[in-house]
Amino acid sequence: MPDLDDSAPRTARQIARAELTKAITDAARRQLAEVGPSALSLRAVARELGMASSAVYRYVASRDELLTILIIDTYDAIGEAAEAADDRAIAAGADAGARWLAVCRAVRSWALAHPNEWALVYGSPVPGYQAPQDTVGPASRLGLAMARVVVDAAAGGELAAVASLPAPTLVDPGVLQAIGGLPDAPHEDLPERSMLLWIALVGAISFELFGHLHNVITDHAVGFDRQMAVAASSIGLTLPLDGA
Amino acid sequence: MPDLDDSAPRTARQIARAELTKAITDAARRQLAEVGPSALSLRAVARELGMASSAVYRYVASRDELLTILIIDTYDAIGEAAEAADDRAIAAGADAGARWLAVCRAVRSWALAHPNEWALVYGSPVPGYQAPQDTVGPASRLGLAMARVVVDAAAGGELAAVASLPAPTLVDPGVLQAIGGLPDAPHEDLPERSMLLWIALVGAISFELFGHLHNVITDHAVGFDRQMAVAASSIGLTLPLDGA
DNA sequence: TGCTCAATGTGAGCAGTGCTCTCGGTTCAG
DNA sequence: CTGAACCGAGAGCACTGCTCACATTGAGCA
Repeated sequence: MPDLDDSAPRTARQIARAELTKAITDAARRQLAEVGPSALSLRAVARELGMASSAVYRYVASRDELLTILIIDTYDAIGEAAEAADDRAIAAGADAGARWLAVCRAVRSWALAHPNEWALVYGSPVPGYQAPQDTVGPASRLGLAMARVVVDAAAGGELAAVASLPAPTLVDPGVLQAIGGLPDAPHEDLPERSMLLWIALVGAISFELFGHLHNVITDHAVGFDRQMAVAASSIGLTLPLDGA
Repeated sequence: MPDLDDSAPRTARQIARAELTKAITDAARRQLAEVGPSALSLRAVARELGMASSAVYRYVASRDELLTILIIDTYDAIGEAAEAADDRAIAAGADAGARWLAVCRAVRSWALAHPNEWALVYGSPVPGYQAPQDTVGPASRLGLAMARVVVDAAAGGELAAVASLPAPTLVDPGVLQAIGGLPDAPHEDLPERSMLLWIALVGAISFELFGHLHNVITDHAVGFDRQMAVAASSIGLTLPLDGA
């Protein structure tokens, strides 16, 4: 494995290598979208690119590494979808509730459009697979986007009072630092309560995507909005639902 | 495929068949617990039983069917763990909050003890796999156990008032019937709000099991309790946490 | 009791997988 | 210009799910 961590490829060989690596990941991405994570085949990727299967191993160490690349891509895409939706809401002058609803809907839309990618990151992990450190950055992007809305809402006094949790926070100090410290008003347990929003968002989408809501709820889109509204109410945030 | 749907096996051959079928599923269960759903191999099961791999197909139509059996088993085991915990809490004279906490903890304990089985049912579905109708009964067992606690809490006046959702309920009529109809007090949107408890329970456990809470929360057991408390508060239910 | 046919077990085989290794050919750097 | 690094191809290994022809066994019937 040659290290071409040097930012810009210089020689023709390095350029070809970069291009071929991209072609491989692109083909893998297409195949992931089509057949899902567990059926993603390195040999099929090689076939699609017209090369021998063994040649792919010059560029990708293993199938797991290829999946890791796609995992990182997916986390990034989800995080970007959330950030973009929030940015649009901010530009439209939305309050915290509207921003939050916009983020939730954007993430759900992304998931519905990319079910296999969603399953890759939020479904069961591949056995024996240990997430490398490279994934934690992109993985936290969605959480940070959500935290931004909550922090803004708290700072802007947009959160109604709710009953507090007992005892000090259990949220990791590194996380607290990433979101700008522990808030004092209206609830110092806000980080922990906000985690429920995260769990509810990802959980509701996964439930819908994985079929657990089949025959349980009639209108998935509206039901999703209302689940998010219920979850948001637990941090004192009110969402502007259509029916309201 | 012979149909021996007739309840009791009569002949020696039918007895042997029933026993071998059980041996196969047992071996598959062991292997599932060891290597996870995606690595479950029909050939390895056959090896463990000392028979030719092709012989297994006399008893199980395909690997997918074997997985379906395990899925049903798992749903049942989770539902039973929840029901048993609730029964114990009731026997101990617990109120709705304590019952609910007991159920949550029991399900989490079961999941921690059987991570691969949990991933099989609540992780990403295997591609191209369509859940047969046989799974919906066992699958709803956990939800019904949870509903029992909520319904009892509502009937016993143990739910505090919370802000209501707009518009009528979206919960499937069949589900409403299964839990004994739509309640009128204190919130007629109780079924929908309760769904958040379900999503939060399964979501929090899956997050922990799949590694998404790594470096996010410090004490998983306590953090779980508190997430459940936050979720429960959205239906006006207060959980008896240790720190309170 | 003997016969017949279905149920059962076996091993070979097909098509596919991830991955390794060797063998040439190409390209880059000193 | 030469040696070394890189690259693609193909064969091959061990594994998978699944099928099929064949032999065996057993259960019910005459």
